[in-house]
Amino acid sequence: MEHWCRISEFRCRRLEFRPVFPKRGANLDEAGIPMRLSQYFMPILRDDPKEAEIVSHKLMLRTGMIRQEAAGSYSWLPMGYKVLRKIEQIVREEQNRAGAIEVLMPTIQPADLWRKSGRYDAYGKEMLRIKDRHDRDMLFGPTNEEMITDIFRQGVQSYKDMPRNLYHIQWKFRDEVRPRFGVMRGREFLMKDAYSFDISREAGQHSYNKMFVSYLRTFARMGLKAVPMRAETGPIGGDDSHEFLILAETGESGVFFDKDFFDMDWSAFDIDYDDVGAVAKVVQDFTSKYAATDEKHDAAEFEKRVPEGRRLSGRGIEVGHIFFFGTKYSEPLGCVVQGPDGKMVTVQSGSYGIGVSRLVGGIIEASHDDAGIIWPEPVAPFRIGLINLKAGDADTDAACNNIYKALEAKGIDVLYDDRDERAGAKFGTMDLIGLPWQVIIGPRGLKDGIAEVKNRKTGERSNVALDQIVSRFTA
RNA sequence: CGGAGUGUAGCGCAGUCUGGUAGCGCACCUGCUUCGGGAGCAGGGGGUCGGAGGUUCGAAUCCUCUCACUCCGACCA
Repeated sequence: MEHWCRISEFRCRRLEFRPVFPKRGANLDEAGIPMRLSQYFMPILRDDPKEAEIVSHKLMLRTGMIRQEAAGSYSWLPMGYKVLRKIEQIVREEQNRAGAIEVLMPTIQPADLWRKSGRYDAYGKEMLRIKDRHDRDMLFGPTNEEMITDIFRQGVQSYKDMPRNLYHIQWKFRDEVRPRFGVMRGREFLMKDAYSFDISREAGQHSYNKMFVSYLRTFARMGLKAVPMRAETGPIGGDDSHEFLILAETGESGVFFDKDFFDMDWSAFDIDYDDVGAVAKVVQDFTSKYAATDEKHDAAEFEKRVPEGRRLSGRGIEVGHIFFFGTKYSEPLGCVVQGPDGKMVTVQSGSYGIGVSRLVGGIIEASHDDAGIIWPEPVAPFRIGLINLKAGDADTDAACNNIYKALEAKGIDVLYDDRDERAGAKFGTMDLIGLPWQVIIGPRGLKDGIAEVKNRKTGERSNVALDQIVSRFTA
């Protein structure tokens, strides 16, 4: 139990962590879709549904983000879907920045492809097998190595067309024996998976390193410090592998790591991805310190390398996993290209996953309090919750409408609680859904021309003149 | 897949042992009074009791079968 206390000290610090990157290119998909709560679909529950065991699952159900349709399978209701899409967009932007190219492969795959790789029989009952009307064997894809390798092989025959990294963000299905913890371990889940193809071992390592750095950036932008840990390559195999874990008491893995991770400069990886040395150095910095999941943990080594005062242990949620395969898959699948000397070369490959839907739950696990969710701004469903304390009062309505329209005009995501509810209910709801900022307008402040601005995370409140509200959020 | 449970109104539950045709809290609707941290009073709507079969004059309740979901274990992004 003792290590929990130690971890929780760091939880506070972790939550203060702020994304350090300028937003190059706004989230065009998601920019400012303001909404009046009286017209929204957000079925709030006052009580915890009994099937939910962990806090993120409870909160997602209570805030009407998701609805369970079957074991491990969920509908994403408007607010949950908005968060999911924001996370997805951050992942997409950082993949693109690292030079990966987006594709989209089908959810349903032909079994033949998997028979060729030998995994059709090997994959076991986790693979959902289906037959089409012609009685052909199909499957709902649990992953896409076979398909992407086939795509790459068909499209590339020469070293001149390399390196390439192709990724997609698509729903996967793994028929888990026992799904649990809501979207953290569903059967159907949204995943980003990328696949790199290189001509040499060294080039392949650089591709791996680029993904490593892009993962640090991706999670940092979501307000998370995801600690990279050397991982078992497991049944997927390969030469090199790291998992990225965020700390949470409900994590599925025990983790042991050096406190230094929290003191490192998490902004130092805003670098040129073509600079092989610089990329390698970041990876070096982040892999030189001790960090391991319980599978790989070596107590003796931990004690040898990390002074007692810096040893941290706790539990973690895996949000990303990267593998370098070498020729493990390309060789049996005959994925070869012609090199500059005319000889055929077996491609070096790697694969890189991020659990997009899992991150929604993971972020809540890492960022909440007794009152509800505390969204990090970059993934919040709305940036501001505007509270009308006296809906129906002409002056209050007018003031709120003005602010709402002004924020809307600036493209700011705002959820306007214009319901005819009591103040307490509105505060409770707003705290529960955890929007980063609350703008509170009532007759009391209105007399003096002010609104109250509250920060959900710190609880800090300040009075702001009505005509300063918009500039407060656009500066 | 082994073990343990649970299915009754949108959510949380009682009623089942001991059969007599369904109830409580929250939520929801109407009215009045309230109104800056989940109000009060009055009135009201909503349930094939997971499903099928059986026993019985009569089944939420007893019997048989079945489906779904949850938890513990093994497994996983």
